[in-house]
Amino acid sequence: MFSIGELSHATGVKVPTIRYYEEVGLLEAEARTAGNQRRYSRAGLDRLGFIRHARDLGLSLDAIRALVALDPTNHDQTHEIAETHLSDIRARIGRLRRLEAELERIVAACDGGPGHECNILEAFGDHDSCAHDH
Amino acid sequence: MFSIGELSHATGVKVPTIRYYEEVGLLEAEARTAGNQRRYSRAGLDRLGFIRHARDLGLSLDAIRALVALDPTNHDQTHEIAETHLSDIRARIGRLRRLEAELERIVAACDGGPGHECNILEAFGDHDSCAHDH
DNA sequence: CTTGAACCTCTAGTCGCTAGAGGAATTATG
DNA sequence: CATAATTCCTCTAGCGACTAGAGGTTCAAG
Repeated sequence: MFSIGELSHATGVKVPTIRYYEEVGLLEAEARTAGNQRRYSRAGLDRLGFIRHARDLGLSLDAIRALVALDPTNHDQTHEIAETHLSDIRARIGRLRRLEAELERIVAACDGGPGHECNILEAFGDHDSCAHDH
Repeated sequence: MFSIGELSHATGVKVPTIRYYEEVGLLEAEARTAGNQRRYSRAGLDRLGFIRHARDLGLSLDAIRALVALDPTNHDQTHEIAETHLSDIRARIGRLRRLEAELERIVAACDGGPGHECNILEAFGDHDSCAHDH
């Protein structure tokens, strides 16, 4: 059996975060010592690793809850969650690329030469000249 | 003079959000009516538009606070904020692209054929086979 | 058996809003 | 000018996903 600190060390998830996951029903300790300290099995450790990785992939705790509750033979549902998230990520990438383009425009608005009016602030406020979409 | 609702309508920022911006010191109403309602000048409207646009660009309220407090003749500082944010966005894009690649790998791990074990859940938990970096 | 590290629960704070209660002011219509 | 509809006011509480700290207990090593 592992202590909460060992789980933390093994997965890189901080101790208070592990307790938080328990609070929201994502990961419960299999046992407690006589002195009320949490003890986890290997399965608990693996589950935390899974949660950690899914979090790194940007999934919400809600999505992860759905994932761990899933019947592993249910292909359709699993695919759906993964693909929903994938298209979500693609949308975010697209959005960020538009922001990137606009910030480039803004930075380019000022050449930094001395004795010259800096247009960056103006460009920041100027929605009209931006690409569109937000 | 504009009411808070007019500002909201003109900029697309919701009324409670405008009040929130006042609370955190980003935008104060120039005046109040006898009945205590907020009134804004044209300058207030423009400032809210600026905030809105900067928010859309993904800047934090802290960064915006720094931006509006800036001496407009101070090129260096303005450039620095804009470029810090730009490299920030680029880092986020890079990160999302790696997530995208990994999710593609995960979705591809299962061909969806009947009577076959779905590997998606496994792939989600399997950090070792992912590109690296997170 | 003592020390010190790790653990416990609980509350409150972070960011950027959003929602709702309960009431007052303003504006439009009859 | 009265009433009704709309907008406005303040205040509190909630969201997600943690993080920080207080104050106290238990565990493992020497």
